[in-house]
Amino acid sequence: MPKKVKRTRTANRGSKAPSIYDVAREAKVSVFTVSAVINDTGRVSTTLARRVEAAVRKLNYRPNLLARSLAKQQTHTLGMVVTDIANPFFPAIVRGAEDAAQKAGYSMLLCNSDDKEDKEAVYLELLVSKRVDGIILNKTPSALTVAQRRMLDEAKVPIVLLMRTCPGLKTDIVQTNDRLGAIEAISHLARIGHKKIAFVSGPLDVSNARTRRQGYCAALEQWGLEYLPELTFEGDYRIESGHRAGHALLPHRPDAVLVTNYLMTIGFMSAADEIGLRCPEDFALVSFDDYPWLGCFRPRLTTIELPKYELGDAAVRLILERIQGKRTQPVTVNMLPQLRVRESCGFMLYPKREAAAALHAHDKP
Amino acid sequence: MPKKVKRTRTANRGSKAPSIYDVAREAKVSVFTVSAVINDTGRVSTTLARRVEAAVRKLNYRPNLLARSLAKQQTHTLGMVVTDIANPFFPAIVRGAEDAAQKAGYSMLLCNSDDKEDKEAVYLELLVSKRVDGIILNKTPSALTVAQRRMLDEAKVPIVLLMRTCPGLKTDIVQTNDRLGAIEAISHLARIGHKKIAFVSGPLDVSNARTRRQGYCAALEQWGLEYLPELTFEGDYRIESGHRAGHALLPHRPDAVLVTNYLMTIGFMSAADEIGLRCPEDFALVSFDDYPWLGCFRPRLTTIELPKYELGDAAVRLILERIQGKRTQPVTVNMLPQLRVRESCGFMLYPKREAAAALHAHDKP
DNA sequence: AGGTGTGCTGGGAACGATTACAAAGCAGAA
DNA sequence: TTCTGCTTTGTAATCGTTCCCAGCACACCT
Repeated sequence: MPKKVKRTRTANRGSKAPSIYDVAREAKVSVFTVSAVINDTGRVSTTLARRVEAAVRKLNYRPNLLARSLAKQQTHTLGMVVTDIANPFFPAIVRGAEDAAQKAGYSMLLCNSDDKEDKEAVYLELLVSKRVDGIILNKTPSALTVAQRRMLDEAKVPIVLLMRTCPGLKTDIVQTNDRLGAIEAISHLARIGHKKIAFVSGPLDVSNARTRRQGYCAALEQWGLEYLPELTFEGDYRIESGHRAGHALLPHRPDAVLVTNYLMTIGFMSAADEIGLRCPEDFALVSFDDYPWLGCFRPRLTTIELPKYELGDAAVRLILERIQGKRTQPVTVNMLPQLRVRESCGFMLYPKREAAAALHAHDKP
Repeated sequence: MPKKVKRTRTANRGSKAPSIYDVAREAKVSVFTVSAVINDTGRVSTTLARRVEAAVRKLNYRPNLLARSLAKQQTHTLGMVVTDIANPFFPAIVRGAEDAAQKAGYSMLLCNSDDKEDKEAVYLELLVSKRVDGIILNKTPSALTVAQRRMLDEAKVPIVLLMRTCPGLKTDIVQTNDRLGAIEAISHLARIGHKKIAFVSGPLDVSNARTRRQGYCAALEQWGLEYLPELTFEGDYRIESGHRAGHALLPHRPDAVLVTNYLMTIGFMSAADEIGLRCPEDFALVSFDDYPWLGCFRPRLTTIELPKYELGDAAVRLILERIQGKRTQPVTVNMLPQLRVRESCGFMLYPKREAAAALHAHDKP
């Protein structure tokens, strides 16, 4: 019997949020007109537009972005997967990304993978199911599974890798020039006269850890210094591994050490405390990554500053270019790290004149 | 002529993501059956269930969560508005919140308000339009506008305030017991023998800044110390204001100072550097909020540690209780801060025995 | 045999937008 | 008057789910 119960699609007003149909009824126009007024698409006479606007105000109407996303097939949402927002390396990056996203009308879903493949997999799947328009990914060292490959391909969601490369994934990458960073750090140490330079790397299955290590080796060679395996330590970018590194390396009494991230530096310093060695009196130290508070505590760390905010900003820019279809070829952005000299390398211990002389003497290797 | 073109709603397969209709066709069942299998609701015979599962795998089907959200009227998404994720106070909170959310099947949209009313207003509106299931809000000091009031009421979206109260907003609140924190800090300083204790507050339109200040005043009275206006400074919780505070307060040569957040401490310390005063030799310092790296740089700061991770965790728990309708009365969670004694108060400068004696002498005011 | 559960299945109406397409209104030209 | 062409408005399909409810087969009880 009910051949096709012409559905009214209105008569809502049960204390629920008003829909576009309610507005249309209130303004005595069609939903098309309302939609046209709201999105400023298509021509609508001023009379009707005014009526619509009045109705919108009266009902306190606010378009349901879920429904809009479903209809338009785009969510204006970006997913961002980092290993851990509580790692001080990430907040500024996330902030840079969020600012850029917000400016372009996008919002950001934040995920913490803890560098675990399974958590990452869950989040990736979730983001795809939520139909985000793009994903910024601080990828786990493991390669994508074939299922993930397929999923991402089919979803056609643009991805930009953050500070990490991923074997077999041809996409945009935003990173810092880590080789250069390590070389500058070592060069600085060598220039001041340090010879026995230790090195604490991140996990070597992570691309940037490998690159930093390459920079270390290259710089040693450049300065004619010997590479000694017992002076290197592979950590995992967390505090505890830096602590172990300190206990492993300091007994060899290196002149200096390059620690490749801040968390490991913390661990390293506390190990030094325990052993009773002081920086810069007993050993010099350069750390990757800079923070505003490093200048006001001793030792004032000399660091390789990484442009974190800009990293996040660039990542979102690349994503947006992809979303807007402005570019189809993958691109890699390498940002420049910057040596920030403070006092943890003992520079100030030299009489100024001598230091200047030493500097010239070693100027070009 | 087209009386009612019976819509097929299938025959998709144009390289677009498969829908539930595609799965139904593939498995030769109805969409309801597919839905029932996926959500494990309603009874489906094992035969059919197996057919459905096979089809899901074959097509690599993944439900569209947008559509699901629209139909179910819940998004399984939480909004989190903080002033600035790059402020080291927030990352751990966000992490705590995200962990709890993820565990309960929710994801998190992150927003940075910079403590600006207009940005906050934009985000609030956005979150409501995106139909998030709850909002964690580190509210701007200003009260809600009537329009915002109305919006939030109509949307019936649960809100929990984070570290801030909001005049006229009766909702759940998660915060630390700041009065107690300040009292413990001052008591510690007084116990060691400091008498002239300065204070750097946050912006006094922010509730927690007022509370910390009350704690400061109460503790002074408790210890019979005089309150001197020239020894207090109202900052804004940012580095630069701490720097100004240092230049304003240090010339009065206080014995000690309580700085009520980390960023201002940074500014304060660098001002001290510029003036040529040292901590703890020339002045003692206690700072609100603790970080893992404070133990390995000098001066090792004595702090009032705030349980940041737990704060975020609690906020999400409260939101979830509200979402699940387990509770209707607003509740306030006060978490305990903890004095973490290090060396920035000059304790170590006393010979151990003397210090112990001093401690007993002042034990109860 | 007839009635009544019981267990599954499937049709189709929401959910709240966008938008292709049709229709209506109206002015000016033939 | 009728036709054409333009602008403005309206109708209904669509996006991909959920879920109400009608229907149907089958067995069991009286």
